[in-house]
Formats: sequence, C-alpha cells, structure tokens
Amino acid sequence: MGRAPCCDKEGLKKGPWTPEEDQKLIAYIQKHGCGSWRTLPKNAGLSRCGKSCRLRWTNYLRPDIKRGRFSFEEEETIIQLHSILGNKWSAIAARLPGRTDNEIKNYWNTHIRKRLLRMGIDPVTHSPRLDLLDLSTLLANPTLLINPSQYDISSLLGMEPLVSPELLRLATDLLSSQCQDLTEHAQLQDPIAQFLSDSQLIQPNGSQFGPDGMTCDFSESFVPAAASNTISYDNLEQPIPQLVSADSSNFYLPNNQLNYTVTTSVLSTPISSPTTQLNSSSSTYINSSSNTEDERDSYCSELFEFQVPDLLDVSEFM
DNA sequence: AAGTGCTTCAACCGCCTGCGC
DNA sequence: GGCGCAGGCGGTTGAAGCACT
Repeated sequence: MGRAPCCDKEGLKKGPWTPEEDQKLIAYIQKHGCGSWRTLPKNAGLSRCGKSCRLRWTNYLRPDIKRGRFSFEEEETIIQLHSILGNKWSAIAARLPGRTDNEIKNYWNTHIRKRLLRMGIDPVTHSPRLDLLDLSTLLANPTLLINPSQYDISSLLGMEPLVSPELLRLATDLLSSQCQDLTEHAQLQDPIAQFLSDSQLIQPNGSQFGPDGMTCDFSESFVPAAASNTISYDNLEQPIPQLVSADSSNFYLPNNQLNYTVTTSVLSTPISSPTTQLNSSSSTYINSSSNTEDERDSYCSELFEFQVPDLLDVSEFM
C-alpha cells in the first residue's frame, strides 16, 4: 500500500479544471508568481492540491507553451534525443522550446512509438528489429538483411505495414548467417551514441560562436574522452562546414555531413582509426568546451546543437 | 441513429531527489 | 546521518472525442 494521494487527505477537488479555476490560477500567478505550490491553492482560493496546480500551470496554462501539431523537425529532434536520453522527457522537453514533458511523452506514446514499430525500429533501443519490420520496408531496404546497422530512419518514413511471418523468418535466418554476433554489433553502436550524448571533452580549437554567420573550426582534434574512456574520438577531420544559423543553443550545419575518425577500445578489441562518415539530418547534442581546462569545465554544462547523423555505418568495425 | 472500439491527452499516482532542520 | 517535506519526474489512467459498422 503506497502513500495516500495528497488530494485525498483533505478532500480536495480532482479531475478536469474548469475555466473559473484556470482564471483563478492564472490571476494569482500573474500577481504573485509561482512560488510555494503548497500554499498557492489556499491563497488563490482553489480547492486543489499544490501538485495539481503546478501540473495545470506547467502543462497547460503557462503562457510560453506552444500548442498544436509537432513539426517534422520537432519530431525528428524528439526521436534523436530519445535515442540518446531514453524516456527522460523533461530533458527532451528542455531542448524543445514551448513543449512540455507531458506533451512530448504523450506524443511519443501515441504517434512516434507506433510509427517506429511499423518501420521495424525498436522504440526503446532505436535499432532495427526484423521481427518488427514490415515486408515492404524489407524489400525497399535489402541491405538490412546484410547489415542491419545500415538503416536510415528517414528512408523508412512513410512505409505502410505489411507483415508476412514466413518472410520475416526467412529474413531472420538470412541475417543470422550474415551476422554472427548481433550483441556485439549492438554494443558497437552504443558507445558512439554515448559519445554523441556526453562527449565532455570535445575541443573545438579556434571555434567561434556568434549570432550570425557562425563558424566552427574543428580542424584540430577532439580531446580524448574522459578517464573512464571506453571509447575515445580524436581528430575530427576537415571540413566542418560553416554554421549558417544559430541562437544561444542551436546550430545547424548546412550539408548534414560530419566526418570524424574514431578510435575505440570497445569490447576489449582495440580498433584503430577507422573513418566513419556520418550522414543525414537529425540532431543531437555535443558539449562545447574551450581551450583551457578551467574554461572547458565551465562550458561542460552548456549544450550546442548540431545537425548530426542518424545513419551510422559501423560496418567497417565488423 | 445507436452501439462499439479505438485514439488522444489532460490529469493523477507514486516514487525519487534535494534541501532544510 | 536521519527525518520530513516540497517539488519534479515518468508511468498510467480514464473521460472525451472520433471512426467505423
């Protein structure tokens, strides 16, 4: 038996909010700000618990909330961030101005998740799963049978489901003969996603960030990742194209291409400097850092968004 | 028009974390 | 360090609306 719900304790009202309640809450917060949620309902003349008020405000009444359908860009951002952050809805929401964690969570569960499943992509791992994949997608992307790492979410968009258990079994058999150790394969992908999400020691030497005509020169090297260092990335190869638009936290690369060299010791099998080309147009986050360690530390919490790949070819590692 | 099943999303629940004492 | 509280978070629920028969 868990803790009794806070609203039950005092017989407070539950359920949908009325326009009158909304008005009371808005008026109170506009006048006093949203300080103590515990005392707010009483002061605002509401028979609600503070938690309910907070939720109503943050998820619905806040003036900066963007309503309406999610754009394609927003959807793509959600997918990319989810592949890195998992169900950290608040963290994802923090990168989508005007969207709430609740809204993103609902949208994920009602739209994106189902679509990924239809496309044969596991919505948890973001990896292709042949047992989920429909036949038309398989036929349109035969390389999936040879190397399931070579999948491009964008190319899979819009496929209609068409399932044939017999063919899926055949496909799985084919795959098994091509790829002896899928677990190993999956582990190879993960460190790269890990890198993209938390590479804390990327060093963009000579980088310049400004409001317009942004440039970012990564001509030197990535500083190898931290001490725990299961994977390190050095020498981001030229060229990183000029950044064409930006605000304080968003940068967009014009040609959606990023080349870098990967040195990894994953799986206790060192692999030296295979070059991996990353294409496509999804976004993820790379921590910025500056040239000195002190400055770098101060920047580590600051995220910069780039157009980065959702197509990741790790076949060279196999 | 009525019944049924499905989808959506606002709201709730319970757990976790951080903070003050 | 332990405790209690408030706020935050992710998972879940259920009413309302919609689509289909």
